[in-house]
Amino acid sequence: MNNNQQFKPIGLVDQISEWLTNAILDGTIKEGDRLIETRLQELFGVSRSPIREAFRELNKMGLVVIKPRIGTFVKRITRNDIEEQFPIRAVLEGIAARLAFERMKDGELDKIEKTFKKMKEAAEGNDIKGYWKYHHIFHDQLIDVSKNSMLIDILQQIRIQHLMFKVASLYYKEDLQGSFELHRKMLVLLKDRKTDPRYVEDFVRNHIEKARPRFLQYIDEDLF
Amino acid sequence: MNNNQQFKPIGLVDQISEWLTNAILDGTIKEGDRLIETRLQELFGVSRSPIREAFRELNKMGLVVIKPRIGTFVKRITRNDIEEQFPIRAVLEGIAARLAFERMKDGELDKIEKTFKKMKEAAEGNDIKGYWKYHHIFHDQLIDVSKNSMLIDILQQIRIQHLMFKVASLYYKEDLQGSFELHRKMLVLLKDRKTDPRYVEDFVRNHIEKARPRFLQYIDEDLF
DNA sequence: TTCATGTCGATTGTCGACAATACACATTTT
DNA sequence: AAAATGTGTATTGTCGACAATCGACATGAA
Repeated sequence: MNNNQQFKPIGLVDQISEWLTNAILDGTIKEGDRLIETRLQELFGVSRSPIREAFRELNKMGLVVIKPRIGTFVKRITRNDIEEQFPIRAVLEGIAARLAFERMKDGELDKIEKTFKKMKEAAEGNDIKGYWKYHHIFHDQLIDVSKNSMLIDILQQIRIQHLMFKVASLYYKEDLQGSFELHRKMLVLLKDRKTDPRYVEDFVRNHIEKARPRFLQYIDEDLF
Repeated sequence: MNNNQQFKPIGLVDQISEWLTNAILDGTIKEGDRLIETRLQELFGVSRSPIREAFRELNKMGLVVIKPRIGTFVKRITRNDIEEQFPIRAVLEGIAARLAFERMKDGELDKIEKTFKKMKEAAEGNDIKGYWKYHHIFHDQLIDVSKNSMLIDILQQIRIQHLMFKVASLYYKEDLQGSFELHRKMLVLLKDRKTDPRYVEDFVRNHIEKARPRFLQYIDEDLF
């Protein structure tokens, strides 16, 4: 049997959600845009039922807002959203990092280290976009290792909204070296079995909280 | 115009989600039960579309699990779920309490104090169920005052799953006085403008974390 | 017995059609 | 002119029907 070609006869709902998610994240569909069921119906050549259910799925991920009897709109990420997210993301990623450190198996650490190597390559080549991508994967992998599914779910929602925020890349544009150095230190901590788990938690939480002021500054300066 | 009769021509989806939520929380529908679209269709006298969308809504709230092409089932809350929730709930409610304290207006404090009075009455009358109910409202109100909508959303999801866990009431059965005393202290802190916000955060976080061991003990002893 | 295969009923996935509603614009009223 | 009212069209909410699929049971083979 041919096993390298992944089976993908998943339901229409998943395919549509995925397509829309990508379109929103890469800017094809802009924030505030209205998603009209009948338009997408033509575009995809399906009926409205799976589209409506895909909307609910996107809503769960925090990518769209559903206004009953009015329509579905791509969420506008505001400065206030970002401000609300930071303290939550900081403590939760901190906890996730500690749990990950406590529960990590060798194979899992290896995988993260591989991602780190990609970050390194991107950083050396000054490849902002690549760095941004692998940086995101790095955190995703760390969060996964925490094996706390509720934490994984919540952080996924918060982080996907972060991705919508294009300004994010500006942060790494200016301080790519700083960010890289920070993650290098993080990896050193993770590899040393003698590290105090609470220190890992603090380190990650602080790393995120420290990014906040500059992040918000970029919002004010560069957007609009 | 007659205004005391609340308008309720909300969509079918909301009505159905609400009905199902209550049925799940009060035990009419038990955990693990399968929710069959065609059955509910007869029960409510509506088509399957709003029912399917209501399922997605319940799924977002963490009350059901949707298995594609198989069916929708009421979530089974396991010991592991509770263990995953505690650290998250503790830090987030802590943050919520601090923010609430920092942003609280007089009217809002009054409302919380009224709820506390109901808790007091229930505690004095040894009315477990009533105490449990107002205790939940107390925390809800405090969380609302934090005005961090993301925090409010996440905590709502976590807390509703907690409600599904019937053992919860056992906790208060044994230690209703202790719980009451704790919330009395909390209210004192909230009323004193000189309290350090960080202390409010610690107090609430510790209060939740302290409950964990006994909570888990009840699970092991009394369930099944 | 134990495992593989076939068949059937119940249930979910998807569709196209109709009903209800919201918004934009035109018309009337003050 | 400004506000209130009427009308039309685009869009969402709901429905009933059909197609695809799953799981239980029956049948047959090792």
